[in-house]
Amino acid sequence: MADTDPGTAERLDVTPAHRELLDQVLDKWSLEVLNTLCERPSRFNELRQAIPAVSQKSLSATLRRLERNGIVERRVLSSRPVAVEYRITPLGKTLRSPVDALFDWADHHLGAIETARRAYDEADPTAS
Amino acid sequence: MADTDPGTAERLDVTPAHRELLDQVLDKWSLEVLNTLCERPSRFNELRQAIPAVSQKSLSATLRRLERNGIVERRVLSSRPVAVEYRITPLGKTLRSPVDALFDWADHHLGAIETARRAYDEADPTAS
DNA sequence: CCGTATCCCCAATGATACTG
DNA sequence: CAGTATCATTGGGGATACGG
Repeated sequence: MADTDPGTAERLDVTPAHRELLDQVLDKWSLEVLNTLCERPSRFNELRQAIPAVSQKSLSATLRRLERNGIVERRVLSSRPVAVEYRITPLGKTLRSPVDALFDWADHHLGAIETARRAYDEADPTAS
Repeated sequence: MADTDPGTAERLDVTPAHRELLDQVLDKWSLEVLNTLCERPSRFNELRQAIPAVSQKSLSATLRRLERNGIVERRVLSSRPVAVEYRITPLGKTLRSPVDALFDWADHHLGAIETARRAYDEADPTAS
């Protein structure tokens, strides 16, 4: 009950493990990679095309990080030349639900947030 | 229905606005500040004590950012000397639900993730 | 085709000192 | 008490070039 009571809230336990996990899973490119791989398994260059703004280096680092955390699986197809396929794992799929909740929150409140920003910015334009 | 079907998933629309919002709201210190202010309104130095690892500068920047986004409210109490109180806004309280979902996910899957990490690290120790 | 290695830059952060 | 200003550091990220 308390977790839906707007008047009081229990303190979350934000451990270093939590922080690290969120940093690795919610960082700039991870969300986009997850998003793409949730649709279908993809090769490295397919991911680059699906996420044009990412550099080779960052994509590589993101994939290795997600692989290490068991969120995506890297599968080498012995063909000519080498083909590598990335796919989301069952563990990775469980991430969708909380991430969707976060995006639903953002979608629902973006208007209010932009209103707050304008009010703040106009209250003290000299702050720039 | 599709959003709970592990076999398929719709693509999230990760806009720049989404990215910016998540960056501002889920960053390193924001979560801890929100967490503390969800318990009770606090003064600046109370927050510093509640979050010992944060620097003055980062706390100040975090608070201004959250204030600008309408997540926390800054209230100056005209006493001697000046006292300033920060409190969570109704909008800020709505953040708890999706953040809690994220932490629930982390708590539930941390074991599996650490197992995956060990497997990955032991598979190729030469990578160091 | 699938990356890693290297160089470089800047934005974020902490430490410190100072002000209303 | 509640910050801002300044300085120094660093590591994340892009661009580029090269290796398996």
